[in-house]
Amino acid sequence: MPSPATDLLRAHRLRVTPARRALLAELRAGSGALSAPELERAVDSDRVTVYRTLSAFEQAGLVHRVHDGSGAEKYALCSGGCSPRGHVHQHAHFRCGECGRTECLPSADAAPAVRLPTGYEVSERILTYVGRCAGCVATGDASAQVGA
Amino acid sequence: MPSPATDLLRAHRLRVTPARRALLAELRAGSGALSAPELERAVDSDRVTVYRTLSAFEQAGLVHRVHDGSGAEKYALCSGGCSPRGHVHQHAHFRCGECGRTECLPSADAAPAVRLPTGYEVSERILTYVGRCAGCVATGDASAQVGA
DNA sequence: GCCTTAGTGCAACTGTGTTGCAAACCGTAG
DNA sequence: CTACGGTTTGCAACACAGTTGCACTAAGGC
Repeated sequence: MPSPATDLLRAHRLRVTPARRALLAELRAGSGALSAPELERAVDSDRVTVYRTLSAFEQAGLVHRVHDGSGAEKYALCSGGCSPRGHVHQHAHFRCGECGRTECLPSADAAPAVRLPTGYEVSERILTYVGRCAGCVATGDASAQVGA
Repeated sequence: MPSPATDLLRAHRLRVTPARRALLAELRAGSGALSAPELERAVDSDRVTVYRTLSAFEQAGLVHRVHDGSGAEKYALCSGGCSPRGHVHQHAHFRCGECGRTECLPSADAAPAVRLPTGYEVSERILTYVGRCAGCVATGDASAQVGA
């Protein structure tokens, strides 16, 4: 009886190895987007393996990169509609500036009507909100550290 | 007769030094947002000086950071409304994946109606478009390297 | 012009991400 | 179940962005 991670890997035509199963399990377990260093700490693989595995996952349409404005790239599982031929998510992300966690927001495909200069072509849109998540708002109480 | 850079620095209560004047002139000359390494090459100052100067400028409300999803932070002049007490720009940015240039888009304050989970607080929004600028579209012709 | 404070440069360091190469491993075929 | 070939992995080394500590220098108020 193969684990869900194994199934997912096979479904995406990826080789099943301990490192990949561990990484995928971690991505499935962690809520939200994880950075490569976070994953590296969690799965006991070499840093290089983590990066290369993530690239492979991305190419296979299993995970997508998240630019959350924190400087480090993060990775999250694709929900569906992604394939080796292209990723389709125009959903936004939210990063909590306090706990640092980044999560995907349900896409309301709210493509804003920003007028691009003439002749410009857009291939990707990055929409990230930074603030405080419910948990941090609750513990830190009111607008404690942001305001002043 | 002081240069515009000198005036700007004085207006923001910043000491006028050769390094700062050069950096500011570069930011004014360059169209769009520049990265610290780019500025470093342009102004013949130490890398550290560039970073510290940019931090000072940012605190003074002279420049703002631009997250363009390229990994490196970029900096652009504030257009107005920014002060040491806070930056006010919810405008979007555009990065050309071909020439790498990043520029500010005129803000249409097109805050998309993304529904945040309950209890979340937003303090900043990062909205970046990635694609090809008019210049690169013209020279590279049609959809040359993006499509396939 | 002097003096204090702020800014600069050097060196060294951290953290993220990449590349080359040899050894180990997965999956398929026999 | 064993052998084979192409992947994956790990190590070492590297590249690049950004930061910190400390001594030296320069700006600007007096």
